[in-house]
Parts: sequence; structure tokens; C-alpha cells
Amino acid sequence: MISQSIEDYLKVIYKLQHGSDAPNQVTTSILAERMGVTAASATNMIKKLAEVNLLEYAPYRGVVLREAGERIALETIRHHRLIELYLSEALGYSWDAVDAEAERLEHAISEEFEERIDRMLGHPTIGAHGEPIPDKNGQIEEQTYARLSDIDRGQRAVVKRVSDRDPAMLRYMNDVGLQLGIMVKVCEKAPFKGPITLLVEAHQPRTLGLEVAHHIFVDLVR
Amino acid sequence: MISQSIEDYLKVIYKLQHGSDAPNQVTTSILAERMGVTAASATNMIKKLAEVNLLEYAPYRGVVLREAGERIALETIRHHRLIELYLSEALGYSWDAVDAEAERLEHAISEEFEERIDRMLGHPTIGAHGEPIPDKNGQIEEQTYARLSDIDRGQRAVVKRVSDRDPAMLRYMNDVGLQLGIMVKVCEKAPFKGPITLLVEAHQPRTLGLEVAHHIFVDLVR
DNA sequence: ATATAAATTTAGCCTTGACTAAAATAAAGT
DNA sequence: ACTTTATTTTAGTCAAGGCTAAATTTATAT
Repeated sequence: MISQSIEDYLKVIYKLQHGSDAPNQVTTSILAERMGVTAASATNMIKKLAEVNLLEYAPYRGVVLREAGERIALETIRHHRLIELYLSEALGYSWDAVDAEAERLEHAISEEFEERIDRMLGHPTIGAHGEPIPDKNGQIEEQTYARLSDIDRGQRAVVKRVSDRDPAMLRYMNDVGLQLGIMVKVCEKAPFKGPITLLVEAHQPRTLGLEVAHHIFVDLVR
Repeated sequence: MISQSIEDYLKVIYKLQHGSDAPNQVTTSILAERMGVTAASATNMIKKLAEVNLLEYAPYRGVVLREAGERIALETIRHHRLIELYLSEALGYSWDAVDAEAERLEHAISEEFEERIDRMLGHPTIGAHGEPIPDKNGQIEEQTYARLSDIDRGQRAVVKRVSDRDPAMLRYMNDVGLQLGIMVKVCEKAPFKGPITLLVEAHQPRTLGLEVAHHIFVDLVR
């Protein structure tokens, strides 16, 4: 049986395989860190998942999802992102609160629930933080955006996606006036990996640290 | 920590203590049967719950909830019934599908979720099947309705509540045209515990077995 | 090339919440 | 009152999924 725990492991492995920050090997320790468990626990689970062919496991070398594992991962991610969007659109949740709630709900909803909120939201393909939402068949449109931290001074860009890893950071981005689809302009870039000063549509200019700018994904304008 | 399992046990014990069908002792075997576990498993859990003062336990004699246990039970029931109503009102779920979905969701939602759907529903006090919804402080208005099976021939009554125990039965009731607040009239009552023939507002007369009529609760009219 | 450090796995243990089989207690019938 | 039956509890297992400590393997630095 596919437990909640298994769903979470597969989901995290998928994100590590396809994520923008770590396009490399999914090792035991990285997985353990993201799951909030010890490396020993992760090894145990990995062995179990390999046993039932949800992933390929080369001891000391890391894991790669197999077909069946990826399917479950994508279903879980679909649930998560649909729920996040629903919480945000239908229940008025704020940007930074949807992730924690969806984290638990994603394992509890039925197919019927999934279908109903999907229909209600108009079969969305982009989630609350700009992530692609896999469709019912597990098709997902991987995106490649620039990071705001890499944009040159004077350039303008549209915010397409933000990292949802840290709720405090999301709250801060919200304070600054950022939202999906909004236009921003880089006014200033301090040297030596210094902060960038940003002009957000209809807001005062604000100065952001690179750490934050690194987690904001944009499309250049013109 | 209060596990999902503990919440379920406490909820079921509460319902057994206050339910209309069994206004008596909550014994190990009855509890086990409702929980879908063996009597031995129920004994184990009972001992654990007694240990942490969630209930009073007299071996071989049954259990009674203590204050703290009742509080948790009522919180869980509140979650369950608010979710059921939300599924029905906001997502278009049918009468018979809400219980199963709520059964899992009730353990997964946060206080924020509870508050948001409560507000969205206008702080309801009656659930999707007519059950009272405990308020945030655990206050609940116990109801006493007549059973449709006990109503005399010729009498009219308003459907106030239906049992949600059997989805198939709910589906059947729905087919017959029953819903909360609808007026019905007992046309015929066959002798020797025979079926009753019912006229439901704007429907053809239908003949119902006593088993079903026993699970329909009404207020007499006039 | 080898010694040290870092990452990974193994071994063994714990808790939760089920289960079965056997023992103990309570209830019922003659 | 005593025997039979039904209910309940006890004792001992099991699977999941964590953990720590020790052993092993891989990577790194002289």
C-alpha cells in the first residue's frame, strides 16, 4: 500500500531530480535533509521503495525514480498544487499559508475531490506560486525562468514563479508587493554580490538581498 | 500526542454515549465493532486513553469520556460536520459521498481551515444530514426527534435528520426524494412491522421498509 | 598511495496500533 | 448453585517508520 510517507518521499525525490536548485544526483543525505529524517531512515525507505520498483537504487550512489514512482510523485504534486491554488482562490488563504495546509490535505483527498476543485478552478496549469500543475495523465510542462538575482541593472521582467520553501520569505515578498504576473525593474545592483534595488509596479523602490532575489523567477521583458 | 486514531476512538465513543440508537453503556465490543477492529485492539487503546485521563475505564464494564476526551471528540465532530456541509454546499457533493471524504479530511485540516469554511458557511449549527454542529467551545445542541417508523398513519412531518451510517441507504433516501426540511405524509402503514407508504412533497407515493424509516428523523406537523 | 574525513549503510531498538490465541471474568440457563 | 456461554483482558507478534551507534564505503588531501 502507498502510505502517506511513501508519497512524500517520492514527491521530494521528484522535486530534487527536476528542481532548479539541484539538477544533479539525489543522494541519501540530501533526501534525508529535505524529508527531515536521519540518513539511516532515508536509506531504509529507499531500500523499501527499490524493493517494489518505485525507484532505482545504487547503494552509495543515490536514487532515480522509475516510471511507477514518478507517476505517484506527479499525482501527489498535482494534489498539492491544486489544493494550494484552491485554498488561495476559493478560501482566501495567503501566499505563505497554503503550502503547510496542502502538505497534509494532499494525502487525504479523493479523486472526486481532486476533480471537483480542478473543474471549479477551470483546469488550471499554473499553481499559486507559479509552479506547473501536472495534468491527470502526469504530463507536466517544465519551465525555465531566469532568477531575479541574475537580471542586469535597468532591465524589466515579469514575475513568473517564486520558491515556496520558506513561508517567512513568501511573507516578505508579499510585503514588497510581489505577485505573479507583476512587472518589476532592477534599478540598482550593488557590487560584490550586494543587494539589488527593485521597482515593483505601483510601489516604492525596495532593496532586496540576493538570497531573496535568487528565489524569484522571472521572464525578461523585451 | 493526539493521533488520528485517538481522535477516531474518542469521536466514536462520544457518538455511542449520545447516539439515539444506543443510549447505554459503551462496551469494548460495541466500540470495537464501530471502529472496525478486534476487541483486543480496542482494549489496548482504551487502556492507553484511560492512562492519559481522556476517559474513565472500569475493566469489563466499559468506558465514559472525561472532560478532556469529550473536548477532543467534539472538536473532531465539529471538523467532520463542517467539512461535510462544505463539501455539499461549496463543492456539490451528494448526500452519500460527504461522510467518507470528511472522515479523512477531519484529521488533516488546520484551525485556519476550520475557521474559514465556518465563516464561509455562515457559522452553521446544522450539518448536511441534520446533525447539530458543536460550536468552537464544544457547545452542542442535542436534538430529540421522532423516527419516521414511529409516526402514525395519516400524520405529516418534516424531515429533520437522517442517519449517515450507510451511504447506500442515503442514496436510496435521495432517490425517494427525501431531503432536509421536506414535508412528508404517512399514507399507509402495513401491519406486523410492515412497510410504510410515504408521500413526499412533489413526488409519487413510495413504500419504504421499516429499516429505512427507522433512520429518518422528523418533527410532527400540527 | 595512503591517511583522514565525509557520506552511507547496517544492526539493533523504540513506538504505534493492529492481530491471534489463551486466560480470566461476567452473564445466563437449568 | 453451578455449569455453560459470551465478553473482555492478557500475552505475545507483526509491520511501519522513525532513531542511535557502529561499521563500511567513497572522497579528499597530503
